[in-house]
Amino acid sequence: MSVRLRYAPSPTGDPHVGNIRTALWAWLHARRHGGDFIVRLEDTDQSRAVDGSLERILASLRWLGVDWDEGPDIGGPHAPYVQSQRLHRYHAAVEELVGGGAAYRCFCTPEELSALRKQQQAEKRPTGYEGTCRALPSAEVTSRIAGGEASVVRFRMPDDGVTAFTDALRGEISVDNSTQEDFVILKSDGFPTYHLAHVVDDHAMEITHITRGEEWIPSAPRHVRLFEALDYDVPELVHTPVILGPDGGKLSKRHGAKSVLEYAEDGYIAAALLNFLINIGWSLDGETEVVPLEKLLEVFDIHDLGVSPAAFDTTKLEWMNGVYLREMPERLLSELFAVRLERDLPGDVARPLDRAFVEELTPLVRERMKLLSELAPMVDFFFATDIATPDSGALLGKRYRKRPDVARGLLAAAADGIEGIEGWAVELIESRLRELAAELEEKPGDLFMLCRLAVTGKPVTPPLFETMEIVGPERCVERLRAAASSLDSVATEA
RNA sequence: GCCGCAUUCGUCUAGUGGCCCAGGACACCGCCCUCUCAAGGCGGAGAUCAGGGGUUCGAAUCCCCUAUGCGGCACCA
Repeated sequence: MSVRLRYAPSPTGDPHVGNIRTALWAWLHARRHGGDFIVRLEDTDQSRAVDGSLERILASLRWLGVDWDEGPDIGGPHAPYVQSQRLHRYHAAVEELVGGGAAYRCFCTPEELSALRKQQQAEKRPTGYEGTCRALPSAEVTSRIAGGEASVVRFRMPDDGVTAFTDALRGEISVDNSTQEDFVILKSDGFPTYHLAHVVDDHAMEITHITRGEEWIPSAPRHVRLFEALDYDVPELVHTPVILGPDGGKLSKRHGAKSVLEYAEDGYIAAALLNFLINIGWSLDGETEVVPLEKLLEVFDIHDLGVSPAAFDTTKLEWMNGVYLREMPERLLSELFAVRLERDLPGDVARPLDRAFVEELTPLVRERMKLLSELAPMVDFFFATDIATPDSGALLGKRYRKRPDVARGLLAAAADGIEGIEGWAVELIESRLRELAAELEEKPGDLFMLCRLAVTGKPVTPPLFETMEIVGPERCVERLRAAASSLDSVATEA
């Protein structure tokens, strides 16, 4: 039988990296084994629903390159893939369970239950439902319902013995039934709880592996009992370790967790984020960090996952993003650059950008950045018609602080020197400036820094001569002269 | 409080009884390359495998206990 895995998010906002990593693993496992990957929306809690969540969830998956065979947007043989549209199925299951005595109606109010909990805590007893409505006569149940009294349906857990199940990563886990309470499967608003809903759906949708965060381990015994009561086979249970924040706490919005879409925004590329996420809790061979998707699709298996919680190391993510940036084919990368620049560059730069021009500067910056968001500030001077010359302090630096006149002279000489170059090209610019440095008995590096500051306005830039070539002779000369004259006042004073 | 899960360099990991006085990667430090910054190359430092007991000729690897961390204990998922 072919493998079927699912991603079953709740529409409570944008998916965060911890959540999406589990989806990624499930997807990879399905694809690697030629199975299906399904997306199902678990919206049984109307009060927590956030508008637009589904779209954002699907957009996050798409951005990462994840595809699905069945889902809320495309349907499939087990449609609908939205739990709020499958209510009758849960009701049918509830009926079956109640009919067979495995579940029962409970009329305890939330107020009564919280009072009970308080009392239990005060008496230092384990908290939990104590079976108040377990043995209500059916006549009473019927009349109270008829009387319009609110009620829920609870599933009856065994009083003694143990419930055991196998976690695919951790092996057998068992709990004493004495620690288990009769839990709610149908809420008073007619919606099922997660426990019931996912059991019904995972069975109906023929899911073979339930993948979810390890915070579900404590309630897994409930699910196992539910599967059995409904006479369903229990799928393989795969509980994924949590991702920790830098401070060791569970990664959450408070602890630096960002949504997938935010990473996109910040200039991470999808393949890098995917690779990085996959590697938290999984490793190809202990040596290889950069694992291409094709390789993952060839070897990934969900049973190879680790089990210990792991911290999310943003620094390493950035490194990996840099690796992907450097490895990307140049055409693709420059296209990415163009799109990003059109978004990030100042408004006075005309759009659309000249693709050929962007392609020219791509090799100059590609290995100097980790994030796409660093791009615009790094190359803005290529696009600006005129740039702000650094103030004299920055322009002179330590080297020329005490001899601004020398700096002014160098700048002017450089302008003159390059102005006459026939056939503007990297090698010619470089040799001309080197000659100049030799003639004037200045260190080449010092002259170059002056030129760099003048032409780009920045102390840190791509290689000078390549940069100058792209900026073009006119603008270079112009900027060098502007820088020289900006020193006039300082030089005279000196 | 009760229950559960986890525990290898700062971080991500390799490792399933001898190849490990523990390997790789990020970060860090040094050197090289060099017009700045990166990238790259080379090298370094960094883990008594949480602690303690066993089992075994032999344990990071198996068992037990303890500690710590995390998670769960809702008509939320």
